[in-house]
Amino acid sequence: MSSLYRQLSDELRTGIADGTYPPGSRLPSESELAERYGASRGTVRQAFTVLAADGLISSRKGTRRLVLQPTLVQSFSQLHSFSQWAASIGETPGGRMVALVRREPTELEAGKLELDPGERVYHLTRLRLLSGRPVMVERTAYVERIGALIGGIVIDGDDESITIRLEELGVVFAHAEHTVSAIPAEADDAHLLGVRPRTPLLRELRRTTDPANRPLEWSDDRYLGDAVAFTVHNSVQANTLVRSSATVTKETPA
Amino acid sequence: MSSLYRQLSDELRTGIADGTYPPGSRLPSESELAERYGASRGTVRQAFTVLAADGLISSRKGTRRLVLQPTLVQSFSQLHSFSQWAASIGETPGGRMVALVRREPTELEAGKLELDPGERVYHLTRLRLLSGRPVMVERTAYVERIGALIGGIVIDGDDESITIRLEELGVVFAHAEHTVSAIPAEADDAHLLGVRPRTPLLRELRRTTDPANRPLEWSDDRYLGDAVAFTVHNSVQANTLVRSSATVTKETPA
DNA sequence: TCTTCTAACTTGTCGGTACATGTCCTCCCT
DNA sequence: AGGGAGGACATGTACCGACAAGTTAGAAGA
Repeated sequence: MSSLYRQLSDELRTGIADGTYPPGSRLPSESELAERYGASRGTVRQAFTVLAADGLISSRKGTRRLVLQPTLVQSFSQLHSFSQWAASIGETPGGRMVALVRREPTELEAGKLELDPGERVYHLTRLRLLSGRPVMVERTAYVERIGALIGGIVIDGDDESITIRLEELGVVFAHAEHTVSAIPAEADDAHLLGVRPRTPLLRELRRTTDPANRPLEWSDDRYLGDAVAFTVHNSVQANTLVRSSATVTKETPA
Repeated sequence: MSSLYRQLSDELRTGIADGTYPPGSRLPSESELAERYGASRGTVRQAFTVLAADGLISSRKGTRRLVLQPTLVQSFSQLHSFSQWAASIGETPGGRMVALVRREPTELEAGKLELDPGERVYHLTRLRLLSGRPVMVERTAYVERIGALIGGIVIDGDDESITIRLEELGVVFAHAEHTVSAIPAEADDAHLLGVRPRTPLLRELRRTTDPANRPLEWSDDRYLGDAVAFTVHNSVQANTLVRSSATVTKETPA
């Protein structure tokens, strides 16, 4: 049995989703919900806090809470897996394996993957297609434990979605850190993507970890600049208690 | 006078910054801080919530709160303000106003700002500098209500941080949607930034709204590709990050 | 009719209490 | 020496009461 405020926030979330509380409308007041559910006002406020952190509602002193317009939402797997993402937007994903090697890690890889001295990585290079058109070059370093599984998958032939196969094998991707910047296409990128060198690319550096925060992969994905965009929502409420759970940062690259 | 929990969170934040509570150490317990500051436990918890939302600390039932390693995580206000971001990474922010005009909105601006027919926008173009070096061209359309305030600020002379000045004037930025992509520099961009046309730029399209979800500004910021990067954390529990194809985003054309 | 002001309502802040539950150290027993 | 029970302590959840401050609609007045 989960906590009361979480049940309440789930109920409210459902109500927002099914149109009981449509976008632009105002939610019932704290006191009314407290009475209706036999909870205290504090508990109702906790439930509201959950929804505000997810960017579903907005609150302002003096008025009842506002239901915000729904924004596009992608699940963690849709964001993590190129194939699942492609499918979710109605495109046909494709891929061509360029290289898979087991080798010693670079210093950067060793650091990002928190490798012990002597440990090796599996490094996979793939060209990803969206409905037949090359849109991304993926260069991923997997920790030994995961890489060993990759070997079996790729040899099996169909490299449609490594992420899905890994999940079927019990690998759980739980957290990810993405760093996005713009870079000119290098010779390799340009050749694989079929564009001229120095064409603007969107680079996503990604570090993915399991539920225990152990690194699983470190990837350098380079998208055609006009093929993809990343969108981030965030919120700060008046009381500053509520902020979006995704923390967004700008930083100067090393 | 700001609220008690906010003063408390500021004090704790300072303590973390100045080494009183170094990364990896544990913070005092709720009860101890409550007694020390003459506050209730609930108020101390509110203060902790603010720091947790900023990613500075983590908590786990049964143990005192842990001070996390600083990971360049910045709060929304820093993300929103170029000046604050620059200061936080030890650079000196600068700016040069290129143009400020009151004019009829483009169709895109009218849509993003939800303008009524006939309403006008204030459009501000600025070149932003990091320690003297041009790194970003900012083109922002403000709704009439905000734009009128901007006029006073800019005429006052020091255009260090418009965001901070607006907040001092009582404008509350509550929600933001950022869309990041890579584009080649256009002639204007190239000239202002001092680079060649077609140089890769990182474009951030930003729409900011107040707690009532009324649009405040719509901005097109273009960074030198090698000057900045965006970092986002997400996890299976919470996700506010979205990847979209350019064809999808073109539903709201640039 | 138009304006002003009050009163009701709503969220924000702060105080308190109680109990549940997870963590971790210590002590005692085997 | 090793293992387990217990207890001290920490955070999480839930309750209550009170007042502050912003919003809004309607009553009262000009």
